[in-house]
Order: sequence, then structure tokens, then C-alpha cells
Amino acid sequence: MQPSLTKFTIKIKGERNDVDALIPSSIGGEAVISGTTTSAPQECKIGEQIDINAPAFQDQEESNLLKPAEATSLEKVKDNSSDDDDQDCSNAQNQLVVYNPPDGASDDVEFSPDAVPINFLTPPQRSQLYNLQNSVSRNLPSVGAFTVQCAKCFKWRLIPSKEKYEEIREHILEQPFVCEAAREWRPEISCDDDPDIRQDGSRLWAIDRPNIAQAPLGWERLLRIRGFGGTKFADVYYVTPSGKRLRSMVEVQRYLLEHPDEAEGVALSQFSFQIPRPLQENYVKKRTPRLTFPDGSTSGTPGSSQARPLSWSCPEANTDLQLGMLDYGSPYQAPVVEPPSATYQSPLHESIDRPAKRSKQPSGQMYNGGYTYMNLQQDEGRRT
DNA sequence: GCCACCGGTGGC
DNA sequence: GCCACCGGTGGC
Repeated sequence: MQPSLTKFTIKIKGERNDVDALIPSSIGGEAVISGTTTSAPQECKIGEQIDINAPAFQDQEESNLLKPAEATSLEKVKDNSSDDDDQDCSNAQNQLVVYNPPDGASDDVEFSPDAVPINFLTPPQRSQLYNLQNSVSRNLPSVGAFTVQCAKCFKWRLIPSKEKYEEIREHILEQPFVCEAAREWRPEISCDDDPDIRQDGSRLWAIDRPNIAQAPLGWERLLRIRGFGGTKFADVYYVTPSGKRLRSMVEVQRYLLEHPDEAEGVALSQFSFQIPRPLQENYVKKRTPRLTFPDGSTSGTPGSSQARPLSWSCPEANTDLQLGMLDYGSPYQAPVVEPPSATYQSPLHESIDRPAKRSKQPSGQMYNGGYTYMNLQQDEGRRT
């Protein structure tokens, strides 16, 4: 039984160009905002459109945040930004949280409990969080941190290990995560404490799937984040007890048949190749329809399509907002991935060095305990 | 030569 | 439009 979480909060604050933000909806959707925005938090309901230039609302206490059971429309969040240019929202495709973080700022955006980010941390950030060794694999982003949102206070809590994260994720729907659960590794933690992490634009987030089974004993589930602008966001691999990497259910099934010794007590239901979804809408290249002409030639090049706003037409909106819908149940968990070094600056620490070209990068460990560091492809990279 | 990574596509 | 699957290949 999935929580009925249908509300999202939009918060747009400060000024910044090329904003991309996306928040998933547990009722099956994601929302993306991109382009240039100019301030003002605002509220929007499903099916309505939002003018990101305008509306603001009064400061709200956290108690005003939506409660899952009654969530039916966008909710407000606490905000301290200006509140001029109030306007109605209209035509937004769904409820969402969008914010326009000032560069380097640490915004205060709360997610509804079904947002499941993977965000991107700098190596120093990750080292602080997880005491990781260098785990750069080529030049790719990777999960930098896992976070889970408290079902009660909606604050994000960092999960100290991939294993714990996967354990939580496996049962997240039946057993929603709450801050008190984090007392296992943080005895004093409660909903009264500040969130461990916020959607402040310093990281890229991706939405994970709920209730993915933990890998069988002796097996490891690997999530490999692909480079920016590829045809796919990530790949999942399962590493067998003997070290072989399997990349599909077909291969798993075949492997189990061929290795009955390792197949004992292992069921196919323990495997899932579902990948998270990036919150940065343009992270994955759109696949354009292939048109076939009478002479047999085709047109439509993947990547040639620029992401377009789906329903963003408030007059003053000088932006390219994009709305879409995610389709996850109630993803609470959030792996965190490294940011593109040249475009993201950590508000906490130094920015990542611009990555060298992929071909020059040393190979690192595959996953290194689940929290590897990788850089995103930069503009010098492939694809146009 | 291996394999990690990426692209492409068929099926839905 | 999404995703499961797998072939190709660049980098090591």
C-alpha cells in the first residue's frame, strides 16, 4: 500500500540562469523546471501552471507542510524570499517542488516524502560523509551519498552506508523511514534536528525506486551512473559471488542455471535492474522519433532535441520551465551523485576540479562500497 | 584481449 | 515514451 503523497512544493528563490530542477510525485510523476527564473516562491496545484516570476507566499511554518494522507495539492514551504508579484498558478502539469537556488546558497527546501534524490557531492563532501577513498572510475558521476526522507517531518537524512540504504529501501513502502530510525547510527537524532541535506543546487539528485530487494547474500548490486547527455542515466549490474557481472535478468537467470551452487537460496525476485531517475531533466538525452522518408533515409538524431517546456505559459515567465511526471510509487531514498565539476560549486566546500578527459582518467574501483566518486562529462566531452 | 561503458532498438 | 536487453568498442 503506497502512501498517498500527491503534494509538492515549489520554491523559487533568488536569481539564476539555467535552472534545472525536478521533483517527483508519488502519484506518478516528475516535474522539471529549467531555464532562467527570477525569484519568488509560489504555490501550484496539479494541472495548474506556475509563473515562476511572480507569486510568493507568506512564511510558513513546517507544520503547514502537507501531510501525506491529506495531500491533494501543492503545499507551501517555509520561505524567506520576497513575496511580491503574487500570482495564481495555472496549468502546471502536476505538483512539484521547484526552486531556483542562488549560486552557492543553501536554500531551505523541503521535499514531500516521496522525493528520492540522488544528489551529487564533491569528493571532500563525500569523504566527510562516508570516509571514502578515492573511487573515481573514469570520468563518470557516481552515487555520492544516500539520503532518505523522514515520512513525518520530511527532512532528509543521510544514510551511513549503501547496505543500510538498501535495507531501508527494500521496505520503504511498508515501513516508511522516520528520523527515529536513524538513531541506529545517530542516537540523538529526531525530527527536531535540521535536515542533513537540502536540495540547494549544489548536488544533482536522482529518484530511486522503492522496495528494491537487497541483493542475495554474497552478491552485490552496482549502480553505475552514466555521463551527462547519454542515452541512459545509469546501469545496474549484479556481481556474482564469483565476481562475474550480470547486466540483465536474462543473464541472471542463465547464470543461476549454470551455477547451481551459487543459485541455492537465490530467487530472481531478489534482482532488479531498475535504475533511478535523474532530477536534472536534461541529464539524459531525449530520443527523437526516427522519421523514415520515402527514399529510406531517416532523420531525427538523438540529442538534437532540446528539452521543451511542457506547459509553462504564464506571460511573465521568461523561463523555460519543464514539467513532467515521474512514475514511482513512493521513493523515499536518495543516492547522491557527484556534480559536474565545472558547473556546480559546492556551498560547503571547494568545487570539484574540472575532470580531465575521460580517456585520461585512471580507472578506479567500480563502486567502492557504493559511494564512489565520479565526475560528470564536461563540454569537452562527447556528444553534441 | 578484456571489459566498462555507451548506444540503439524492439517490445510494450 | 520507457525500458530491458545486448552489441560494439575505446581505453586500459
